[in-house]
Amino acid sequence: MTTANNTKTRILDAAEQLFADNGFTATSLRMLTTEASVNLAAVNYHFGSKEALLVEVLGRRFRPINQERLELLDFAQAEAGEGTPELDPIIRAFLVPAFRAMLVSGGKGAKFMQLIGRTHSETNEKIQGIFFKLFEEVIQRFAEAFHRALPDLSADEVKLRMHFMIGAMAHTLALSRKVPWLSEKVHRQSAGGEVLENLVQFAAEGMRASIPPLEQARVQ
Amino acid sequence: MTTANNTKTRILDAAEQLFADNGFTATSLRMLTTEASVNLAAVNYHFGSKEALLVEVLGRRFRPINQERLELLDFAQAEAGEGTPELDPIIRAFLVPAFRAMLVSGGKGAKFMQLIGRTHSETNEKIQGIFFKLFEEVIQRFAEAFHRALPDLSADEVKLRMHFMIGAMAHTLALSRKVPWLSEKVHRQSAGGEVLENLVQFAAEGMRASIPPLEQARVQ
DNA sequence: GTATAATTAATACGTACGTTTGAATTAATA
DNA sequence: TATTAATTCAAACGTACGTATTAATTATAC
Repeated sequence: MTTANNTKTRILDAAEQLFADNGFTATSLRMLTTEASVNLAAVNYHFGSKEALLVEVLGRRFRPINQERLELLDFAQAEAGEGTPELDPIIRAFLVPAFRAMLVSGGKGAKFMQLIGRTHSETNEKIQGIFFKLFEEVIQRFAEAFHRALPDLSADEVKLRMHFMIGAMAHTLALSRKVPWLSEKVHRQSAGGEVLENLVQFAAEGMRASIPPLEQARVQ
Repeated sequence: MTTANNTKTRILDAAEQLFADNGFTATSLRMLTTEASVNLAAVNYHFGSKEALLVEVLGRRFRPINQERLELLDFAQAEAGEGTPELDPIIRAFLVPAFRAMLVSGGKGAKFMQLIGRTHSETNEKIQGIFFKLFEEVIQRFAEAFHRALPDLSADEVKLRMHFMIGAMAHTLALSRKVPWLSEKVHRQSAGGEVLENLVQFAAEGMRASIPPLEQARVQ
């Protein structure tokens, strides 16, 4: 074990699991500290408050994921050199670290992906601000990269389609715990395999899609 | 006003708004009934419990959305006749009712879309079961329709890509309240307009994407 | 080994929760 | 209008929450 099995780590692990299963608000510090086999007061001693604990739970996982994303993006851009960067490596740089994170430490990564979906919406504005800050740089860097790879799209359209991709990814990862046939597929190959490949293709073709005609929207 | 401004409706409206803003668990019946200007006991009198109220909040909006989805799908399939149905009308049949629902009754629809994202993950297993049941028929019918329109994909791949589309949609609608430039775009035209058209194109090209090669996944 | 700091532990505090109850009030029925 | 049903209301119940406090314990440093 690379991390000590000390009180702080046990709290973080239990929090990650319980926040993912029950949500932040619905998880009490009493069940959390019982699950972690630590004293009730340990959370406030080590983290200051329940909210600060959540922030650390999120940061612990996302810092390495986002760092890896940026490294893979650097690598892809270095390979492209002066030429127009290809779309696939950019998409992979964004998706692969998240899928890889699902598979680590005996399913704990998958639990965490559930937590992402919750955190996106459940917590209060203050925490959301901290949450979004974790992604600020990644979003910005990838938006620029996508824009260079897709020069026909406006900056807004690039950002919009990035959100489509992020939504597809988050929804898939969050659901992969609950839908049996999907769960099996996500874990089949060494890094998400079939599902990841499908998502890469889906996102690549989706982002490449021609700009829709600005006719009167065909609604009803 | 088509619906009476009675106690039940006021409770449902307040619940929809507050559940979307704060989440189910974090919303207390006291703030809810205060917001709705009804007595605290009214929720338990009219709905039985806080959970039963949530179920009704969800059902009230999704029943018409899903009914419209099926009607539009019927229409698209009738137009196709014996031939292979086109992809776009199927995608539109799924997406348009959800986008339309965002724009009704003075922004209340948008609030509701926020709630969807929360409900997907926040509530307990029992409520999730009820939630998924609301979509069972729609998912099944659309999976069949997509499979006919995309005969080269396996049934699992069709379902997988449907989830990509659903994720992109849900994420976009849930975010549209929080991201100013996105919010503006979603509401610009009569039914989501630009964002909807981008999503339709994105999903159409994504679903049409060629089956990814089953080579060793290129993960690092 | 003793002093000092860091951590863990048990317990209590004040608050807010969902729900229940029974009386007061309003609406419906005949 | 008299009677009954439906609804609203104020109040209280028991429970669980996050946090704070103070003492016991364990680790660290001299």
